[in-house]
Amino acid sequence: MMVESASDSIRSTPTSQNGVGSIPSQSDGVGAREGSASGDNNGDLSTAELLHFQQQQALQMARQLLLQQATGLSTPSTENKQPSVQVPVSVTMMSPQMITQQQMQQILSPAQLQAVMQQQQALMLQQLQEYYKKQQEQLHLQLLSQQQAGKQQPKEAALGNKQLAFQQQLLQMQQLQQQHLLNLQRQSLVGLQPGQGQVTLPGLPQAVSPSDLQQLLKEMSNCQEDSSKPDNAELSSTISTSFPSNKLSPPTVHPSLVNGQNALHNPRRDSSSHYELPPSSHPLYGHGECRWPGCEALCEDMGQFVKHLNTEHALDDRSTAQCRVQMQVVQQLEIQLAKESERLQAMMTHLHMRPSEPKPFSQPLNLVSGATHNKMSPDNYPDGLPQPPTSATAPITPMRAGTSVISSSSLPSMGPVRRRIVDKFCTPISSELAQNHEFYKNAEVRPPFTYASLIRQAILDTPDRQLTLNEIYNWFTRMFAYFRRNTATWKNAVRHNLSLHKCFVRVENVKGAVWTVDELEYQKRRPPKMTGSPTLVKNMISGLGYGALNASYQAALAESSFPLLNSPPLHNSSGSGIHGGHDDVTSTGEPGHSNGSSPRLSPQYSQSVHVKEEPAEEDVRPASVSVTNQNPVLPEDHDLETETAMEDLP
DNA sequence: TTGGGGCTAAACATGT
DNA sequence: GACATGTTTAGCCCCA
Repeated sequence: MMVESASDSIRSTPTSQNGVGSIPSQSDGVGAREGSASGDNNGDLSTAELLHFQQQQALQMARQLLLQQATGLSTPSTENKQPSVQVPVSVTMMSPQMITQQQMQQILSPAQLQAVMQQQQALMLQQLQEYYKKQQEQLHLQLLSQQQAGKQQPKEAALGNKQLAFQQQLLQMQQLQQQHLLNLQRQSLVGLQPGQGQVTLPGLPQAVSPSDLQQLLKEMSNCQEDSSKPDNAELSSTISTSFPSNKLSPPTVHPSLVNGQNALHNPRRDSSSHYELPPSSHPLYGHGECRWPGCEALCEDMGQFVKHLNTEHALDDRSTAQCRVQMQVVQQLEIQLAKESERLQAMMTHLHMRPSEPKPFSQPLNLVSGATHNKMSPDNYPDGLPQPPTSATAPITPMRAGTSVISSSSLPSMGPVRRRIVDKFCTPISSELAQNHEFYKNAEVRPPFTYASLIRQAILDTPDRQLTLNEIYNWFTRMFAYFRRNTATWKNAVRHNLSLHKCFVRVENVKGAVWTVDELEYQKRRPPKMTGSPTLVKNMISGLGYGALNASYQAALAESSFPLLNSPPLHNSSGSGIHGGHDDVTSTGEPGHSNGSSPRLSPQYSQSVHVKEEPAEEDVRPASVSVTNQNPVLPEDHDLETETAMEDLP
């Protein structure tokens, strides 16, 4: 087997003293059992075979290390770095060959396992690098000897192929070295995680770009060979610059390993990683514990922590490996953040914007929206369900709320004039609905308003300030995709609210009954501070789960502070005619204008107002007139202060 | 712990 | 009788 030949090559290496080649002699492990004196001098050593051999040796070393740990022995190269680990006696009873990695994980505690793995990693890295160095030296010697032979016999036809083979092998060795070191690093990373839980991203090590680690490892190995390879001396100073570029996290996550500190290039980190910060502000120190990944050592004060940091987390393989882990964590998080941001942007772009509807006023408060819109309109999707994100090329541009420029197309049922007036005195719910009309219309997201608020808004959206129950139903389904499902539930809720709340007044006429809003009752019903059903919010959280939540919720909160600014007296109002819906309303409705004058009763309707029972409460109808009469005198620039004062109504 | 607001579900009554 | 509409009650959750 090629493993055997590789093993033999190691044995035959004259300079092999402490390298991997000495391992088979330490025990009759895999290499010893499989070894034989074929003496091929790795002339045709394949990478897979060599890797297999190296893995075998690594496992062998791990077993030996574990056994040494169990028996109280410690490797000279690591005994000063690693704290002693208590290993169960059962481990000591096992021969090295019997212990697999899985068994080690089962036997050892996470801390023990971590320590063992770290020791394994450190020693294996050291020995493997030594081994690779010897291999390369040997190959060089062989190559030189071949070249010498080639000079003596220049006409030999096979010489060129031989040299080429050696050169290829040399390159292969170098690549294999990098790959193997990478594998070891990954193994160590995986081994570190279960016990410590510091890296909580599942599969993260596997997701790390291999090129990053490979490059770094290559440079690390080159750095360690500085003594023997002066040509690589400059690499130590070029690690930071030659680190694989990461578009998302360029040099900011790359540590410049200065004095054992992972001084990130982030200026804040730079200032904080050299103990110049006030006590307890070190990013690696908190709650009396060392926050170095996988450490959690108790440090009473900053001085102790600094001492601990210098002793336990000095520049060594373990620290660099852990630092790389942290780098990868940051990188992955940044990548994830970028992806999620892009997704959110695409969603917002899709749900909020239409090519034909420029929206000069604000999107939901904290929502981001793109300047472009997907070619596929949300209306093209069934049920208005949020669609999978598409490419988002538009920059995130928060829009500012404007009151002077009013779009007339967001709400088809509203004419431009009315919209302008409405927005002058708009309630946040109407503003929210106007701004996010398309969103709620197409996205099956529960609006963050109570049923009462929505019913009121539906009624106020009509010029007559009255709606039949069926029209209210239609408004709900028309305005919100959410209410296109579970009709029985929410319709029942609508009826329940209409009946329950005194603010909704049922007005009978010859054709049936319409519902109006008693604003005073509505405001009395509102608590002074906030509205918005927690249940609604909760449902919306579950239904939406994105940025619209915050916006909608804030809008709902703000809505509570906006009393009847644009609401005419309605408790005894009747429109000049009941429209089949308010879709046909264009510019006829002028809520601001209709506020001052009492609504004209339509001659075709005989009205009978059903006033709900109000136990132990005086009839507030007359008072509502005084309240609603405030509307005509409201200044154009009526602001929240007035509304805040009004919301203090009992 | 309690009261209030809100939602959901259900039962019931009434009218078409 | 089916359906729509309206009323009422109960239970649950959440929050102040």
